Amino acid sequence: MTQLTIGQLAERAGVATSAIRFYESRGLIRAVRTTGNQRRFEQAMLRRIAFIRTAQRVGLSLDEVADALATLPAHRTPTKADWSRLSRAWRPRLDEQIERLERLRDKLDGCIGCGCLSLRTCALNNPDDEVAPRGPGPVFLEPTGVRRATPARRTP
Amino acid sequence: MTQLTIGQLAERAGVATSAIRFYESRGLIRAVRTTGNQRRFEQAMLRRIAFIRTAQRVGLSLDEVADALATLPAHRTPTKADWSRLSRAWRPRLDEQIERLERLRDKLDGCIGCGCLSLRTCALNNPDDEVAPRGPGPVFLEPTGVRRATPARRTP
DNA sequence: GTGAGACTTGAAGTGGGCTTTAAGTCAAGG
DNA sequence: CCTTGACTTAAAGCCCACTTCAAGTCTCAC
Repeated sequence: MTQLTIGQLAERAGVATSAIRFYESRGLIRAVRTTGNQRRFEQAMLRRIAFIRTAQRVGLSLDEVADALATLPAHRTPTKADWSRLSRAWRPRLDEQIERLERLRDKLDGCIGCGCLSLRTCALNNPDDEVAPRGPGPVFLEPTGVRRATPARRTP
Repeated sequence: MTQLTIGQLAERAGVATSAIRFYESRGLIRAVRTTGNQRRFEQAMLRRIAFIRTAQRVGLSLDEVADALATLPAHRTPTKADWSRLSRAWRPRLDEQIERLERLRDKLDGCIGCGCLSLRTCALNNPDDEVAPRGPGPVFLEPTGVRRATPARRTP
């Protein structure tokens, strides 16, 4: 059996069938139809779903995932060049996200290590509060040099 | 001026005032009131908001953030022990999230490096598809040994 | 003390990411 | 054939994380 029904795909991917239909409607995965109009999925869709869900769990939106997956070929098995392109395009985004996390983690640790701990006077943790009244927006916990331009839309 | 109005806090934190009220309603930050019933915020709330938004951007929910912040003392400046507790409690969660990301990134790279690229036959990338029909649920892109128990609820 | 503008509340609205419901159609074992 | 269970659709509903709205109150520079 080289193709999967929606129920089989759902079980093996660990998601609900409704989620699979939703992903298809958003163009994240594809299906062919039987003569009776039922969906049949290639095994490759398992991979895509794992990719989708992992990306989501680390804070990336379905739109971002869709953009990435859209760079893969629609109707043939992805080649080395296909994946290479996707990987190169995503790497900075993933690295950015990893950096955010490490920064958050290390900030927490650093706050303990530095010894000041008042959180109002620590220059390490508080470079902005009582020192730099120019320029709006948040600063710490962001990568160096990154200051948000717009009033902080949420990353969905 | 040691306390901030909601507008000042909003500008310095880079979020909307409505978001600040929402965070307060969820117990993520606290405010005192003036005689005229307006909110006034301590500088420490700037720090909390940076913490909240960073955590969100890397895929953690407000509930998780709330739980973490709840371990900090309500009405005094956090001590070393307070932060130490929060840091220790969060570290595994953050490390888990970082691992997910690195796994996603390296999987993408590895797929290119390994040379097989069919994505149907690569043992590295496809340990499950045609090999392990026992046990439902997704596998790859998850930390070793981690298999989901429940039908895959989304991390909000 | 007064006017502009920042603040207050509760309720309703929005967008993302699905799930549920209703009313049916298809696939396959007995 | 017929039943049972998996499948189909569109539309409505739900939770999260806010935003917007309406109607009114407070603050402060002048």
